Amino acid sequence: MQIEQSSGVEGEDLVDTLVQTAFAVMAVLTRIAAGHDVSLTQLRVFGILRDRRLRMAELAEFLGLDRSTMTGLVDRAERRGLLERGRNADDGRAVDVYMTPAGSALAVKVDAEVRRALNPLTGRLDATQRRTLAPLLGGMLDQPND
Amino acid sequence: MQIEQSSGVEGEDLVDTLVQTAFAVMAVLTRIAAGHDVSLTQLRVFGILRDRRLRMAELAEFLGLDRSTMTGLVDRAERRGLLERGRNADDGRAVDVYMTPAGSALAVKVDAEVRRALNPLTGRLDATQRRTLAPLLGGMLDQPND
DNA sequence: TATTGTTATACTCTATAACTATA
DNA sequence: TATAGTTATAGAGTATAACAATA
Repeated sequence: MQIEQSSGVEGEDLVDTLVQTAFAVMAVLTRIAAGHDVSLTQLRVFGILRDRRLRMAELAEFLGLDRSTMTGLVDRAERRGLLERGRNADDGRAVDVYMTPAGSALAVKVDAEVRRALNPLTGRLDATQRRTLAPLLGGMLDQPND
Repeated sequence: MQIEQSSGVEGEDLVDTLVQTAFAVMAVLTRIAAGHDVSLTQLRVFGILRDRRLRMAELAEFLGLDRSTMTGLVDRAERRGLLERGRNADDGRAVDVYMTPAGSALAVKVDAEVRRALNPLTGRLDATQRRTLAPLLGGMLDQPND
C-alpha cells in the first residue's frame, strides 16, 4: 500500500496509486489552508456551508465528527469572524451555523488557490486523458462506501 | 471545489473530483487506522519505515514535519511496542528509528484492510477502466509539486 | 423521556523556542 | 560554530461523559 507520497509509480496497483494521490492532494490542501491560518477541517466546513445554513448536529453529521467537537471548531471560526451562529426558527434547542461575508470571501480565495495549485498536477495529462480520468474517479465515488 | 465528500459527481471538473476522491480515501484510511488506535500520521510512519531504518531527522523530512514533532510521535509508538529507537553507527548525535516485529505485523494487517476497503471502490470500474486509471493518476504524481 | 448543544476533561498532533550533546 | 534530538510550552482537533434547556 505504501502510505507515503514517494514518487516512483510503476508496477504498483491502483490502490497504491489512489492512496498516494490522496496524500498528494491533501498535502496541497493542508498547505494552502495553513497559509490562511485555517485547518483542513475548517476548509471542509466552508465547503459545506458555502450555500447552506445548517444546525450544529447536521454539520457534525456531514463531517463525521462528534457534536461536542463542533463547539470548539465553530467557536474558533466565529471568533475570527468567518462563521456565525444564529437561532433556529423551528427548534429552540438547535443552533444554526452559516458563513459570514468574510468567511465566504476567504472560501472563494482558497478555492482559487487550490485550483491554481492542482491544475499543474492535472495539467500533466492531455485533454483526452483528463476527459477520461474525471468520469473514472467519479464512477468510484458514485456510491457511498460501506 | 466543494471540499466535502458529497456524492453527486456530474458536471464538476477534474479538480473537484480529485479533491472529493482524496477525502473519500482519507476517510477510509482514518477509519481503519482508528480501529487499531493509530493515527493517520503513524500509518504513514509505518509505510515509510516498512523496509527502512531512518534517523529522526530523515523521518521528519519524509513526513514534512518538524523534528520536535517526531519525538512525541515516536515516543507514543515506542511505548506501544510498534517502533524502536537505536543508536546510529556513524553519528553519535543521530537516533535511528525502525519497526518492531509487532509494528510490522500491525502494518501488514492495516495494509490488507485498506485494500479490502478500497477494492470495492476501485471494483466499480471494469478491468479496462482500472488499467486506464492507474497510469493517469501515476502520471500526475510523477513529478513533485511546486 | 429524548434530543440539542455545551462544558469539562483527556489525549494526540503540530510548531516555536530554548537546551544538550555531539560533530 | 553547526547539527541532532529533546524538552517546555501552547494551540488545534478529537472523543467521552455529564449537564442544562427544550421538545
